[in-house]
Amino acid sequence: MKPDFTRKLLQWNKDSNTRSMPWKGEKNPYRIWLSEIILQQTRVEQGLAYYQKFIETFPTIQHLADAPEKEVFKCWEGLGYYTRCKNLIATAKKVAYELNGVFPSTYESIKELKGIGPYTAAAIASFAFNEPKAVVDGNVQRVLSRYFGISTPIDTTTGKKLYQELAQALIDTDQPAAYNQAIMDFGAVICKPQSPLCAICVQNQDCEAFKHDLVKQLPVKEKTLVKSTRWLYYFIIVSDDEVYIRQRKGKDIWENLHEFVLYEAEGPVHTAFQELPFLNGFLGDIPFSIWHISKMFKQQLTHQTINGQFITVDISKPLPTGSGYFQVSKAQLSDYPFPRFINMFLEETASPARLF
DNA sequence: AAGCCGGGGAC
DNA sequence: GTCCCAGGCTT
Repeated sequence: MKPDFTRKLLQWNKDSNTRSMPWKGEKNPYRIWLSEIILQQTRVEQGLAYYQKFIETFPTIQHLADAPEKEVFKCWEGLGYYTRCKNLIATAKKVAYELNGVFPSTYESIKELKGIGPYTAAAIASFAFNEPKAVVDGNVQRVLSRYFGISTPIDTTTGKKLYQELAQALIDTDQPAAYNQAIMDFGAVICKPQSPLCAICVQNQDCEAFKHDLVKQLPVKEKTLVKSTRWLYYFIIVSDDEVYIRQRKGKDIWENLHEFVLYEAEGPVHTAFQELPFLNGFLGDIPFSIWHISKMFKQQLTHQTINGQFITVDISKPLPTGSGYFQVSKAQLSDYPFPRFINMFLEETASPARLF
């Protein structure tokens, strides 16, 4: 006997769900995996073009595993949460080189792979292998929180466990793929975060939040976002036709992406050249001349506000080795993945070539 | 358990 | 501006 919720959800899915996505109904685990990694904390509309590009560039997991890391990151450029890309590469190599190219086929074995947690493992296991494992993403938490009137915060250990168990109890074990797809579509199309379509919702008579006018208050989130502001001053050090860049390392934003010579200040630089001591120290006794100072750029990230300027500096002889940066010709610059913040400058500058 | 990781779209 | 998105990893 199916729960009423499940029955009505599947009925809605059959009758009214017109949501269409390229990976819907997909059975190839590589494609499912790829789409799920791209869509982690990412809207479908934003991830779609990236999915298409990845499938085109890397038709199989073997292609992905064999590709140079830089090329894969270049495909991921601009999508954010770059650890996903690093884990994507690691898992592709694992499957291609250690598992004979065969994607693991059970929830438990899939979850062992890097970058795959409970949600993604359940998605792949159900979509590709028909394993009755319920997915719990932001959509599912919202739908269940409202339908059952649950105010347990979704971002706590207790909440996560509760929603996982509830979802598992509701899944249609005869058609887990259809059920998992349906509840996420339902959350995205009907039970939306803002302005949900309660008036036309087939579940509204049974929905606790709707009955008690709690829709706007559910689900509950406990943690509040802490934001910080940073000031990044990038020196575009030009020597002949070459410019200096490096790959970002360490646990910070934009890990593995590239950048110019960075001076990070504690706060806004008030005078025009408060950052000059850094430049003098960095260049040592190499003569330089400043060619251009950009406007102040600003970018709002989820948890940080980035401010910064780009200062183009011409030097007469190359940097000594050991600076931590390497030379790239301006023509090769676009081969390297950069954060959006830097691309904002590169794209907006009317004639970037003039700066180099 | 808490903190951190991007970028974009809707409001 | 705020919220949140087909979350997961590190500490």
